[in-house]
Amino acid sequence: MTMTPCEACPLRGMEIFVPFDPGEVEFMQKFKAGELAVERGTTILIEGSKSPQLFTVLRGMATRYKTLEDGSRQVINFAMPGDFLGLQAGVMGAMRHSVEAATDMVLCVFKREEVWTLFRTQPSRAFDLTWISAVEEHFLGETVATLGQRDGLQRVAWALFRLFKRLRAVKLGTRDSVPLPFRQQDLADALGLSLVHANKTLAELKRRGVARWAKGVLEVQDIDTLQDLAMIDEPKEERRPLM
Amino acid sequence: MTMTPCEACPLRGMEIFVPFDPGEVEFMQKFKAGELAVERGTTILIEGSKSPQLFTVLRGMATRYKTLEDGSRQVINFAMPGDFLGLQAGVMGAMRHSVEAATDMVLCVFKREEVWTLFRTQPSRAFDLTWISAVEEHFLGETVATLGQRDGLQRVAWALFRLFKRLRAVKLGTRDSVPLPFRQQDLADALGLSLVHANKTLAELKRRGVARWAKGVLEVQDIDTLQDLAMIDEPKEERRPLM
DNA sequence: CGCATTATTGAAATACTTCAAATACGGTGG
DNA sequence: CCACCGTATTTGAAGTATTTCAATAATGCG
Repeated sequence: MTMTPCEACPLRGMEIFVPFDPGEVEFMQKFKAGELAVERGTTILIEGSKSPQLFTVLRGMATRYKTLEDGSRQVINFAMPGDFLGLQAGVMGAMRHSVEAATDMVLCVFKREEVWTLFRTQPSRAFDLTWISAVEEHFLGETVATLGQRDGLQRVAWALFRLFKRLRAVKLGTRDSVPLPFRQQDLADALGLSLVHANKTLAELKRRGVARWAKGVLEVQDIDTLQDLAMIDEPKEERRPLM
Repeated sequence: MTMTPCEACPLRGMEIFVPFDPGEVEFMQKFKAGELAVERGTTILIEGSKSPQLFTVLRGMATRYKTLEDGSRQVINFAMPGDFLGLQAGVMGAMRHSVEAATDMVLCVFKREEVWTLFRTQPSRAFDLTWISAVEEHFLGETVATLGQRDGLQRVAWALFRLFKRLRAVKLGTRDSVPLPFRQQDLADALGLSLVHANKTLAELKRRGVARWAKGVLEVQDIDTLQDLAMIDEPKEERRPLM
């Protein structure tokens, strides 16, 4: 229950994250307002609200989603350790999507007012904030391309591949499996597929011996085929800054 | 052919853009490396490249797009006056999509190296850069929701509504029509629809007396119905910073 | 153990794609 | 100004991926 010092942050130092400069750790320690533990199912940020807090995910996972007028839900993406939450509220004034914990989570908490301090006194960290936003933008562009151009099988393969790579990059799971604590409905809502079709497509991937996802664990048996099906060429995970 | 002084920028001062603080205009004038006029069809930024230049669109329009392994194209969105191009290359090192001029264009040019100066010496402008990125992220989230959850008619209505509002916000066109210099193929590639289906859906909107798009001009006859069809609730255009 | 949630499966309905061919448009050169 | 050619739009018809409906099976939580 005691707060993790940034010095001992379990994420910092992982290859996927840009290394901290000396002094940045110290600043982040001051910037950090505290730590928040939330239960599965908690809505961390809500569409339309101007949250006074920003977060970095330390442990656990979440879904970012929007709800449309007719009640349908679009999962924008899945948040995992190292992801930064609430930037929209931080700079635009209000969140444009909601964030809900898919597991119990631990979050680093930053105060919104401090963002301005950061821009005034820590240009390198301000730059990183923009960088983070640009990376998000890039991934959303990928998602747009997936929903616009890939068929059902390609979409599911694309999502499983990305999730697997990202989770492995933050040292979760084993060589060929990762925890994936979402429901098929969440994946369907992320990919613009019906639950039924998502289910049948997952079954097809299992049948082909490519990947199987059951009981919150994704096991990838043939990652090359998965990547081929997904039509992904990028070889390695994007390096990004960590807040 | 001579360079527009930022002082006399035709975009600054429009309601859609956040007003400049005193001093910011002066800074931007120094930040501005020049002006670039390009012809229709020119590729301004190319996927994978690390452009040494960033741009603000002064006049004209463009498509931002990605090409997938199988050759299909996803139009990420359409760029219009006031939009900032090249931020990804500016902070992440390389563009993740290409940008092609759909009309002759005039662009303000900024040098990539100067971005760092901006972060060190102009925190308010650095903040705006992040803000711009967050706004883009927001719109891409909307696009993801559109491709994931809306059917053909809703998608087309959504796109026409947004384009119309945005173009009106930068003072193009008349009360009920705007220039829209793209091909139906571009719209289809933006919405993840086949050309044929996009065409038939546009015909349906015309038949219903909602909107008609021909010869590069979009005329909206019934904007309320268009908005209803699109399932959009937001009443007004997002205010954003201008670079 | 029992109840609510999630996953699975089959079958019918449909929105959208693909194929193919005709028409219209816009720019260029004569 | 017209004829021509390449590009863009329009239309019909057949095929298919995906959705919807509906019901059963499995899972996990209290």
